[in-house]
Amino acid sequence: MTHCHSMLQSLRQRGFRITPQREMIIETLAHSDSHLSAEEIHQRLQPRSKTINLATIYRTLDLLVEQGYATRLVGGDGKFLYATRQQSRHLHLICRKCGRFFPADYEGLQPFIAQLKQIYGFQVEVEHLTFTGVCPDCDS
Amino acid sequence: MTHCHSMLQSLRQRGFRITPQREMIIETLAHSDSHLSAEEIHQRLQPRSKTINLATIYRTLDLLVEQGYATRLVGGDGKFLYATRQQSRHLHLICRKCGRFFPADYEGLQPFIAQLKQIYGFQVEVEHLTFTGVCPDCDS
DNA sequence: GTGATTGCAAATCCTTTGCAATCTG
DNA sequence: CAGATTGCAAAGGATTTGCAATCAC
Repeated sequence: MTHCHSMLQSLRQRGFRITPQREMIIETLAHSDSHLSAEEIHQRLQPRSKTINLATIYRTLDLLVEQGYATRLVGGDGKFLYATRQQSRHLHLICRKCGRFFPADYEGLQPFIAQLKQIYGFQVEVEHLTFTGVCPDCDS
Repeated sequence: MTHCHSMLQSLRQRGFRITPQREMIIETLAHSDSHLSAEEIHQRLQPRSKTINLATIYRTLDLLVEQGYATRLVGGDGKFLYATRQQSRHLHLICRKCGRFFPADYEGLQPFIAQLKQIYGFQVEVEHLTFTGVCPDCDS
């Protein structure tokens, strides 16, 4: 609620127009507990708006990423997934078998990231990280 | 040399046929120092064989992954990338700006992976890991 | 009113698939 | 020779783009 409201206000302040479509997309993204594809957002919005277009969703998501409100990452199947920055505050574990996402704390990863910075000069961006593997349910 | 030779022999032993196309593809993959897309392999093979087809390359790569000789991961742009298992023995750092790959040792990551296993029951597969960030050259 | 934003349709890009022709073992 | 593998062309799915109509400010 508060979260998407402030995103909308901030967008308006930067001179972008607040359309019903943008409101719905941002609301959906902000209230989701996981990363969403453009197609998933589209499906969730169908009941509310018959005519909302996938292209509009892609354009809005691109805008949010450009403006720093959201992050775009790549799922294990090569599709793009989106989330607000708040939701990017944790690592994402993707199960290779069932495709589900699991958020995980990344505190314990910080030492290794510091190490990479020190040894290779490479600055890892934690909000883009996804780890692929097998979840407990699929681990037969 | 030895590496791709043993892959070919092993493939033959499993009943697959060794065609010139497969030889070239495997050789290219095994001699590359980084992950390659199907398109990149195609380009590298053009000089040697005018007629080699992208579909053949995709099919061969799929075969190698299925048979466990190679791994397929997803680059930051959503394209699939392939490497032999030997090359998967290190972490890959992808620069978000220039798109280049940097191999990195992942020894220091093991404790964190163990932690994820313990806390979430999630078994990370190290050979699929890619870390996105900014490389030293692009870090302005 | 004016310029930003939308919907629609078409275009791209990457990857997969069907099928007849060709090769490997 | 038989069946696996190839090339070609076409299909598929995800994402992007051009453009006229519409909407927010």
